[in-house]
Amino acid sequence: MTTQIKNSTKTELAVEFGRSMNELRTHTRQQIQLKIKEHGINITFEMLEVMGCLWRKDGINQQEIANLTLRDKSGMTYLLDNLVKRKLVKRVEDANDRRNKMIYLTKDGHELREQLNPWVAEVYEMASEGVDVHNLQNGMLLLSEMINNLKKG
Amino acid sequence: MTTQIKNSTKTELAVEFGRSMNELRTHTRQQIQLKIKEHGINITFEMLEVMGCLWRKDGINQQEIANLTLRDKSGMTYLLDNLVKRKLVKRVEDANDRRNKMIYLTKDGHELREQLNPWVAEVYEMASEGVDVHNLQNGMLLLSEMINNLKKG
DNA sequence: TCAAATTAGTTTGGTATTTAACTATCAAGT
DNA sequence: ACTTGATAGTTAAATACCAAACTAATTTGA
Repeated sequence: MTTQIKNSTKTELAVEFGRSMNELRTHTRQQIQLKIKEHGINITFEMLEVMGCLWRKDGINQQEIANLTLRDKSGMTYLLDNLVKRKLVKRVEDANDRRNKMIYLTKDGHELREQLNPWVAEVYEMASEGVDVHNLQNGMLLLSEMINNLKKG
Repeated sequence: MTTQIKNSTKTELAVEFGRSMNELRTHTRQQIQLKIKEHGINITFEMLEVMGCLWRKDGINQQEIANLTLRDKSGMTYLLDNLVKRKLVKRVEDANDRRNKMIYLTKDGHELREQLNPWVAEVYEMASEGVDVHNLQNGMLLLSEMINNLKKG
């Protein structure tokens, strides 16, 4: 009986936790889109996530980007079409494995990094202002634990 | 100099934290959609979030639901159209304030709750299995702190 | 009392996401 | 070599999301 009550409370807490995560993501997204807009750049939050992958490592295929950004590969086709239109990346067929299309940053794509990175960092700095690093690390552990729980099931 | 390094590390940690949050949400969503599919119910995760609001409190207007689910009100029009089509809710014009359209659960909408709630709870129980309640509570505090930081800015 | 500001909801246009079916290419094992 | 299976990418259809412009109803305040 006691454990039932405890379990239900914990479950409700987990639901609330999910809600708060969503709220934090929404606010982060809004702040970043605000920065993007303030500087008159024609790019979305989602595209920025893709660019972030390429700024870390240029020249990866679409599937890899889909894995890194937790998206379906079919969505990548569309998202990359839009990035190609904006001349921020280019598709190059891989000669070694012709199934792959390697994505490379263009000159504009490289330049955008210098322009955007400071503003994006600002948002995350704002979010974590006054937060103890250890709390953040514990939070990461908590998330990993829960992610692993769901991966098992 | 030292604080700069520390700050940049913390910022990167915050970015990683954001990534992990996204990953957890993706997995949670997938697990719940799996349950929905297993039981052959014609509803999406997003619709379920709306239904969750109504199960807590029946008879609220669209704007209120939009606030609770952290969505734009324009998206609510569309989402509720789909829920009305599925006969899970109904729109009722508010006589007191004719701008409002109050949303009420139908009989089917009420019944769905009994059917779905146990499965949804299962997913969150799975996610929080073996997790210390105090860690979860600390996680909530961390999220609230970060959300408030962004709200200020 | 009446103009101005506010609020709820809709529409539109552009973007994003997922599932499923499909093509093309490569890899492994017989 | 050939079949089988896996992998990368595309397409189509349905759903979802957000911003901006719009309508209709209400509230405010001089």
